[in-house]
Amino acid sequence: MNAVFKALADPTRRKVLELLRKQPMTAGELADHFPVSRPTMSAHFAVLREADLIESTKIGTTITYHLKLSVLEDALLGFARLFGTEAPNATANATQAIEPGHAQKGSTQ
Amino acid sequence: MNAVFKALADPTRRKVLELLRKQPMTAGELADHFPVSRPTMSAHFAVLREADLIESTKIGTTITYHLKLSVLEDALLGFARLFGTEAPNATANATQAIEPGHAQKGSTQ
DNA sequence: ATTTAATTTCGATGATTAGCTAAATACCAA
DNA sequence: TTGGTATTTAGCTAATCATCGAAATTAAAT
Repeated sequence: MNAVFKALADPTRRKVLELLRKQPMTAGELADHFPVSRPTMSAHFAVLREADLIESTKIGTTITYHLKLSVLEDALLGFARLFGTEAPNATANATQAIEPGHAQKGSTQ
Repeated sequence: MNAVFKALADPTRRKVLELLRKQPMTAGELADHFPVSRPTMSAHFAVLREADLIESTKIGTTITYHLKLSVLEDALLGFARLFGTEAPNATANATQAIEPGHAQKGSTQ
């Protein structure tokens, strides 16, 4: 969890995650969204990989990254839970909030 | 929001927030929970203050810190919302989840 | 076999950060 | 005023970090 928060501390990396939320992207495509060099972006990817927030698949010479949303959720929720006054269903609610995409439970509204 | 994530990147500071969730505490009491010097703790407090995550009140020579939960919420939720597939009511749910005890929003701190 | 393309690793640099001790500040009590 | 307590500021060091250009790697294309 420390690794996740460390990874989240940099705005470039947060933006990468945000881009990756919409769809998987190659390292080059991602890099095109930022005004820094390829090696710098590669280092950011390494930090995100280290935190287990993204995963890579290689096809030919191209590396595609995709978000591991559940890891992000778990870290955020694990932390958020420390601040809820021990409401047992807090987790379920917040999971809906963060990941309504594939948390398709019968939502309360 | 960047300041908040930067502040959250350090485990000592996260622990401080966690302690402060239970009750306000003085700088000295907080410091007693960590194996680092007072000045170091003071620097951590400064970072948290800078991120607007804590607030201090001074009585005599003693400084009491308390958590500004709503700021923490807003940052976490603002970020989490980026990862929800555009569910507009996600915020309301997660706010409940994180702060079920005192869910009054426009708090006058 | 060469060249080209995508990405990472290497090595260096400047900036930021966490930590320390010592000193300063602010306040209270005697 | 002198002394003591709580906390911060100052000044420093060591470690970590974001960044770069150059070189290495890997695979495809000619």
